[in-house]
Amino acid sequence: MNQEKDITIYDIARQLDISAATVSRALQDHKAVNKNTRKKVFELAKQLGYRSNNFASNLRTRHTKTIGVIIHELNSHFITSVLAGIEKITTEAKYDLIIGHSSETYKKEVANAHNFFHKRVDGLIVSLAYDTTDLSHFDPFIKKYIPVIFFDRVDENSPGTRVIIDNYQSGYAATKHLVEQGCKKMAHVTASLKRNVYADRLKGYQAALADHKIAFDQTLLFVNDLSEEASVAAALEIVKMKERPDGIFITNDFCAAIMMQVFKEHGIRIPADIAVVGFNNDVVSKIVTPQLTTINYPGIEMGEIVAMNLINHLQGSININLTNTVVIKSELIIRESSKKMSDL
Amino acid sequence: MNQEKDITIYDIARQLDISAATVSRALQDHKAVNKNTRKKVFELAKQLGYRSNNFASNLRTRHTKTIGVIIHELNSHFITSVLAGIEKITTEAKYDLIIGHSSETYKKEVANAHNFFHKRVDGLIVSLAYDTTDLSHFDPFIKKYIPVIFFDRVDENSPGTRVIIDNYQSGYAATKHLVEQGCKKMAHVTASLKRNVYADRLKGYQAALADHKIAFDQTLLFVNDLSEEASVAAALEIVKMKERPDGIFITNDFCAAIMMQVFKEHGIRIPADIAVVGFNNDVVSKIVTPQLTTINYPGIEMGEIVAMNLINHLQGSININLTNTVVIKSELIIRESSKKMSDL
DNA sequence: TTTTAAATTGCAACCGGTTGCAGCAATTTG
DNA sequence: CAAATTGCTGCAACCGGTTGCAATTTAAAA
Repeated sequence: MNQEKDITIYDIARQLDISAATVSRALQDHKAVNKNTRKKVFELAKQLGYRSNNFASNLRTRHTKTIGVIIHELNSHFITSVLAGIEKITTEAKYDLIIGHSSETYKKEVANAHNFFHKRVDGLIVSLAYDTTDLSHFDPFIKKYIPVIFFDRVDENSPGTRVIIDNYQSGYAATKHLVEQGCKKMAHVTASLKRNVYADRLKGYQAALADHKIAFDQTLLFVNDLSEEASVAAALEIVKMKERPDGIFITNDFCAAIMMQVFKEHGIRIPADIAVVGFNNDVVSKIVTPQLTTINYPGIEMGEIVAMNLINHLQGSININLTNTVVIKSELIIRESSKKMSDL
Repeated sequence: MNQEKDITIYDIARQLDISAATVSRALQDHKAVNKNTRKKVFELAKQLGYRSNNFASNLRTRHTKTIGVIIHELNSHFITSVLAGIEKITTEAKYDLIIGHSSETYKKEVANAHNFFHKRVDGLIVSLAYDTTDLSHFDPFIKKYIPVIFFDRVDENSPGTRVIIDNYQSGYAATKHLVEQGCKKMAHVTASLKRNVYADRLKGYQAALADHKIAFDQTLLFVNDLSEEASVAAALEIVKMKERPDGIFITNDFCAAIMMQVFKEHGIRIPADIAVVGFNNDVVSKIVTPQLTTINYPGIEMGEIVAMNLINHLQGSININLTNTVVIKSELIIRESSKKMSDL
């Protein structure tokens, strides 16, 4: 395994008969270096195929120009959009990104946090896992003044800035839309109410009901983990009901797609018998038949805002710990699955 | 930004009145350290909240215990499965993972490769982007004897080990299945034939046709980028044909789902008028109506095999450059979209 | 009891950039 | 023409582990 030797600033210094210090400064575009010297250094560096050794540099400067991102899952259009937004901003600011996903488990989230702490990221961006309640794995960051910023899945007790969508408003809008389509009895399928996103959507749903003088009915609320099995089970429960709801707001497009399938298998027509609204504007929402009315929220923009906040903090122009919650607008996208009223 | 000072091995050494060298060795479980000393070191380290400084260590040892993974996209069930498999193995071997995705563009693939080279990963795992033809961005790795291993999207000219599925067999099986369902005229929708995966599936398709004495018809071959627009366009072309195919093998579930939608909108029945077979066993394949017959290949297993090969190489037990291609079995999953024949 | 081997530990150089400070030359100001 | 300022460069310490080699202590063998 005989590796070729790496080129170092000492090699460049020797060949140019200057000091390593000058080479280092030249490579950093330090102003106290003569233009000619700088040019010579750059040329030789390129010619020799020099690559700076991050470790040496990080060891000395004590920061890594790296940002860690911990997300609850990879497998959704929304998350990949957010990542794209984050990437755009961090790349411009010349920060590297390392991405860890928790697969929705607290355990892996903790492992990722430890890992990133050990890797000494300069900042951390997090969307909490499904079952995270304890946030103490972020304490080491706080103690070291490493900024942590949460998005989408946040916690009331989390320190620092949070970037979220208006889940309450979205829940309200989805429900109101169903009412406007003539629904009288609307079910809601959601996940653990410990997570802000689901709790707030429920509140919006309830508020919309109240505003339209419809009593909240506990038996129409389904809380599960949004898995395929749970979705099928919830759908079957509804199928079996004597007086079925005529509208349903489901907090996840994938779950909605599965449930629609079960409905259709049992001869329940969508939207005639039951109008369906999903959440996320995932690709599946356009693939199911009929196409699914859903809530869209701008992932790229969210990623950009999150990253911008973090970078600004790192560069000292704002202090993350002072600002708190940024709320991003989302919108209802109306498709066939909920249209009881003709548009004509 | 007053950071607490980090604990170093020197702090531990001082408090225990031993040398830093001994502390370092103790923390590595080096055998030449007295059990008691080792215990004392570990205890104090824990108590002080010591975390080793990777940079110092990497600087000296010249390896990072980090593996880079470059994938063509994140947004698929297959890829996340592969990642899970890779993670499982690398975690066991105490390697860290950094993941970069190229969003199917050569440019970002190159950027990721540079980045990982600079970050000095010990090894690299790659699935090529859609439009990658030139592999020279991996040359720096080769020159430095940093192992690179390709999976799924590979190139004939790539050095070292490749792990792929039996695309030829899969294409053959999908086509043969259509024939067995009574199809006489089968279309094939695929993407750039420069990519091995698509080229091989086409070969399988053609071979199956030949074996069943069906002439290959160039007008039934659609090559596009599998985007939503392209899928719609391809579907419309078929809709407009005077003599439509009675079966179609589409190399991607998402594309298949979109095309099915267009077919349905135009009153073409699936599978009665046209039997459809997709590829990937993505979540959408179970959500579309009717459910989609598709090819499943075991992502987790693939990830494990890839990672295992790389780690074994790094630990010296095998040499990646000698082995070449590992082929993993895939299977046809038959669902409603292709069943022309009754099972009864 | 002396010799030899094994078990521990410390010394000090090393990995490769970074940066405060000093030194020197060139240029500007008084 | 001397003094002050500016421009450019080098010295050397430093970041925090790692490791070959030598030194010392302890245990085992002769």
